[in-house]
Amino acid sequence: MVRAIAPQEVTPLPADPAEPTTGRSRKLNATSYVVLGMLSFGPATSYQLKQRVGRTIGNFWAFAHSQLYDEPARLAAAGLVTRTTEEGGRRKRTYEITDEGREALAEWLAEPTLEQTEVRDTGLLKLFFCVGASPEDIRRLAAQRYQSHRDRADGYDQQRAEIEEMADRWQLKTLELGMRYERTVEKFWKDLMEELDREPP
Amino acid sequence: MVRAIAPQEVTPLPADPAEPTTGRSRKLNATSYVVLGMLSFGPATSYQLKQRVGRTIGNFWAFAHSQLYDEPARLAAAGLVTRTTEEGGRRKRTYEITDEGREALAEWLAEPTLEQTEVRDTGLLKLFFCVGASPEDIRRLAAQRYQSHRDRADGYDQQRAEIEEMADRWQLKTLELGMRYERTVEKFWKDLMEELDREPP
DNA sequence: GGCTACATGTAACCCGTTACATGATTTC
DNA sequence: GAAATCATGTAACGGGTTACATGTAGCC
Repeated sequence: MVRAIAPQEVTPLPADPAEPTTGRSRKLNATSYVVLGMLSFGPATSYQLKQRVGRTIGNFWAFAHSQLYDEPARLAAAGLVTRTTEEGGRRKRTYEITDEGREALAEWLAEPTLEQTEVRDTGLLKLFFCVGASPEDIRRLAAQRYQSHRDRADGYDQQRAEIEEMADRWQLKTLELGMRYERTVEKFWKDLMEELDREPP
Repeated sequence: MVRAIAPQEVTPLPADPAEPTTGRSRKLNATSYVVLGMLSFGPATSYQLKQRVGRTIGNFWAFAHSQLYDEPARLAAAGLVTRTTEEGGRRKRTYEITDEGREALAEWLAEPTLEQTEVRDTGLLKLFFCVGASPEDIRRLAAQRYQSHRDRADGYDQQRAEIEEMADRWQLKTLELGMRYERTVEKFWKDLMEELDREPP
């Protein structure tokens, strides 16, 4: 449909066997940039990455903790981060972004964003297939989703109060969109509940 | 073909003798229910599934067409759909939901929805990591995202006009949430653009 | 009669999820 | 000092993405 831009993004491979060897072998994905981005705030272990992510973007885009162990390793292989292994104890690994890593991140930030936003909402799927469901099921669905989005929005409100002066401007903006989104969806389900309640049983 | 059946023969053993044994071997995921749901509207080939999905939920939750070829095969192995292979020509396969399939779908619709909604928005990620980016980059990001969400919302408006009397009530509701969501995000980026424009260069 | 868009399928690889496993630290 | 929680990692599997491949229909 609107995919006119797609063919453009097919980066012509080196093709040359005398590969310049500057690394950057595998194409980076969203997970990669999340790790790079978090590391751009300072070195961290995988666990710390997990925490940083969990408190922020993990709210709307979740990552399994194992991803945050795997991905830095891949990035290290590509030379975008370095790994320092602690000597004693559990030999825990701290990752730090390299100049090349920063460059990759900057490129990504500068390049056009073509991907469409994906909203993976099981409740919404269910609503679409509701034809055969009972009214009570729908009512329950609406009630649950309402509660869920309301909780999340409230959580954001609280978070904002806590981080307001330490977080950076764009991070607060991110939070704000998160809130607007949750409030929108919360209201949708509430409206739906009210509509259902106004109906003859 | 050989590959589709292989995983099936590795069916996890009964393990528990008290197991109801009604089949339903592998756990179903969202993709499964999307296929079941679409088939609950009537039999279809994979291509038709692709179309049904593309015009509806594919707008916010995308599926690669290959998934819509693989998944029905899995469901067939589980007895939730049947497959009829056309005799002549390309021997194309039509899938039809079985009673067990309808039952599985109904169970899913009735059961509580625990998953959190995931919003996979690359633009939002970028905003979060913008600290190092130039103001022009941010402006461009906002402009692009604004346009993208605006287009999508407009598309929904048009769609609504087209399908208003043929679509079922809950499907229209789904569309409505889609619209509300897109308008919310559209406005967010617009506000951000205006904020940027009000600033000293 | 060649071109383009539609339709149908397969294969390989990567990565995301889930489960397993265990070491440190606090708590009681 | 046992139990729980935090912290750190690995392995296996399934499935999602991408690319490949080719058939069919309509157009000009």
